[in-house]
Amino acid sequence: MTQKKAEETPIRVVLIDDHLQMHKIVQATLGATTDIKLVGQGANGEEGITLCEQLQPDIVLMDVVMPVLDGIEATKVLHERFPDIKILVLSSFHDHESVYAMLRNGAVGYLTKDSLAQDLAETIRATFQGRMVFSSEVGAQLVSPPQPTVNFHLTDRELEVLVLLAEGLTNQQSAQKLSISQSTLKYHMTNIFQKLGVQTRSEALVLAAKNNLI
Amino acid sequence: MTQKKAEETPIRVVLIDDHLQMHKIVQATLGATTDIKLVGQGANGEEGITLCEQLQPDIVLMDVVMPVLDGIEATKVLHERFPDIKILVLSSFHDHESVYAMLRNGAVGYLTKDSLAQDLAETIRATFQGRMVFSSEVGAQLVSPPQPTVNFHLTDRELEVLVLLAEGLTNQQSAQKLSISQSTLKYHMTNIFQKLGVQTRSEALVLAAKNNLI
DNA sequence: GACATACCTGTCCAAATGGACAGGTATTTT
DNA sequence: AAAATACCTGTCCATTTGGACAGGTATGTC
Repeated sequence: MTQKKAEETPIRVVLIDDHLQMHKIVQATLGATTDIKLVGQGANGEEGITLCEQLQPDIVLMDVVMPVLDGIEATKVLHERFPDIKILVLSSFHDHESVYAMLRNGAVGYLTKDSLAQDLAETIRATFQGRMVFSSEVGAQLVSPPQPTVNFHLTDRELEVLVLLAEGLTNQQSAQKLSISQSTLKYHMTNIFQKLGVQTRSEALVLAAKNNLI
Repeated sequence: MTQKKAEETPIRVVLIDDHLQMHKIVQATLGATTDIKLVGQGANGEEGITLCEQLQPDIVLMDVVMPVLDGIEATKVLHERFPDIKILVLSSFHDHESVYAMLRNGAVGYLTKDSLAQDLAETIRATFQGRMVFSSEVGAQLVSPPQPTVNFHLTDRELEVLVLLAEGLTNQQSAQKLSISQSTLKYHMTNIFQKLGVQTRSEALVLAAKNNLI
């Protein structure tokens, strides 16, 4: 079932990674197949774009962290310029931000470098056929709700205040609940506004909600 | 490379779906392989749980919409009771809620029924090896921000008002921007509060933000 | 000791908010 | 024609907000 189309046009793959070790591994892995051909290799995003212009591959294996132009930007550019090229991420990192940044920019799969020894070829075939494949570690990020990206250096007390506000309490009610005076509560509010860079409590709450602070 | 382990223990699969047609398709597809064995079949979540207790399969192919006990609940129960069983969703639906509900409850893959004719066997193998596989249509849901679950029956105008509020504008500023009087704006606000079931603009904004209305 | 930070409190005041009224028009449904 | 809906406007008023002051304490760092 696999190894099929050996006599037909093979799946044409370009690898973009700044680690020599990865090039060796991928070369070895894909060299053993007849239906997948590694047609180009680059060490950063810029080289990757040039290679894709020249070679028009079916699939790009893309690292995330690279010099000159990183994988996130390179993916964005490639996906805009060549929407038919499928970008499969190979990365050591699988944090929420990396995963989502790549997916948002057009990547259609994400393997951790640890897991890729297993069966890169099969994943490439599945990707070529239009499915999205993720390592299990990456999948965990897909499910977990995004953590607060920035906490704006709010102090514990300020966060307490913010939470009460979000519940719709007035300054007076919040102050009572925290056993402090309204003056103090307003003092905290002023600090929260400054740290969040907003003018009104409305903006503060929307910002906090969108950053999953509350 | 595939079809391997034919002489070893095959991957043991249970199918839970209430459509006879699906049972026929899966039977035919997996019947053609030697390394995957369809060991049990059920028509709803409850049957699925019973089957898993008896058979302890490696993988469950699970529908979402089913009578008696749906796939979302069944997945939750199965994942808690048998965390080692990998649940692969086969569904006609690929809306954001279905996809995330299943993933949250422990599913590790999601194929649309349209796409599954392609290569169910390979996806089962990839799943067995610990990867997560999604149809391209499903993948789109992973990337797109969740759509508002409920819109609270807000009118267009009310939504406009809500958006302006979220930007931190005062009633006065919002009214100006919409070229209506402050009275009218307050009228809309009152209606928004009622429909959202809240008392203050703070609550309204938090609720709206958390439901991705703004 | 000097300094910074987090926390607490007060007063004064202009502006914004939200509720309760009491009206109006235009459009669509029954 | 009557009813329902969305939309628009006004007045009156108590409460809340947020800014600008001007202070205080406790804790830790340089």
